[in-house]
Amino acid sequence: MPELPEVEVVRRGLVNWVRGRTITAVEVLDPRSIRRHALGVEDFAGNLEGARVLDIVRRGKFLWLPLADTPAGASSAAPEPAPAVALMAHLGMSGQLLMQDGAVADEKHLKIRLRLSAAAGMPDQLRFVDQRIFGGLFLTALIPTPDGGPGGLAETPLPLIAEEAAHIARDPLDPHFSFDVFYRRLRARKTGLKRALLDQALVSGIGNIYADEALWLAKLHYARPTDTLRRSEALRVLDAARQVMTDALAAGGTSFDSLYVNVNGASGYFERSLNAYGREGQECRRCAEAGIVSLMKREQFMNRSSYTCPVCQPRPRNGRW
DNA sequence: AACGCGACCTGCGAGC
DNA sequence: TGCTCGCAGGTCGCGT
Repeated sequence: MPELPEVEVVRRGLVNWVRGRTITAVEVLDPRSIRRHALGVEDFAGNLEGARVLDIVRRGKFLWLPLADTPAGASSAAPEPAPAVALMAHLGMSGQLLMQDGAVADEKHLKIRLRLSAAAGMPDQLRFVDQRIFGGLFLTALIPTPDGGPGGLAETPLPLIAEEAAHIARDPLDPHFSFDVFYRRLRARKTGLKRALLDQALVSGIGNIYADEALWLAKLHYARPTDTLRRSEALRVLDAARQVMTDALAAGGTSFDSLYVNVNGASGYFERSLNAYGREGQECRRCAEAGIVSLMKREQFMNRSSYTCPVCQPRPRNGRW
């Protein structure tokens, strides 16, 4: 479910509620939610208990919490040593990280409960709730970034990246994102534009909703061959992705139901702003403004739905577009 | 390298 | 009422 804006909403919530606190107890209610932690439940819990959360970092849809195993201020003069391990979270299709008071009943799909050191006016539990279990938590090493830049968006960025996220590219909201690198790699591909936008190794953070929204805004078709894209067109679709994700973030993310919520359980309001995704059979808003009636079309592509306007996002013809 | 597919899961609404 | 089907915001790994 969550794409970059939704994960960033969660990151900001965790900065407010969890940063600096110590994990005091860990309950894994469903081991499937830590299946990516190869060493199992005991190792997972044992390593987390007593760890202090230094920061919350995000690249694309991956979120991780660099950890320290020493109490804050243990060595008053010496600077904080660089963290070596992080708690990784990926929300998959239906994962939620929720701050809850201990008095609140367990959610139906509560999978992992982290108890936190007491903090005035703040809930004492961080809960991982996940209906479909495609997401999960696990521990991962922090390794130097290949380019020496920050691993991702953080309050105090470090040139370290979670090993399990090292294979994905920077996302369009990352200040170190390089359009030139993106464009060169895009042109070298023999594939369609939407497939490329969804490839987290090329550009991260974009999922099925925002890919369709970005393509609509840029007036480009999902099947447009990437090796024919002009620089201006690539820039247009990337800027469109940036814009739609920035707008979604400002609205608190996109949610169609209670499945996607921020750390306080509130839904985002971006659904009403969607121009393409989920609008099958409804008028294309841009065409309507120009006095043209064009109905948005839904097609199967990559085993999922793609929404386009047949008038302003025409399908590329063979060799021409 | 690219692509298609299955696997990993639960739940909801539509249709019969 | 209950059954099956298709569908859902993601990622990973395998075969061709």
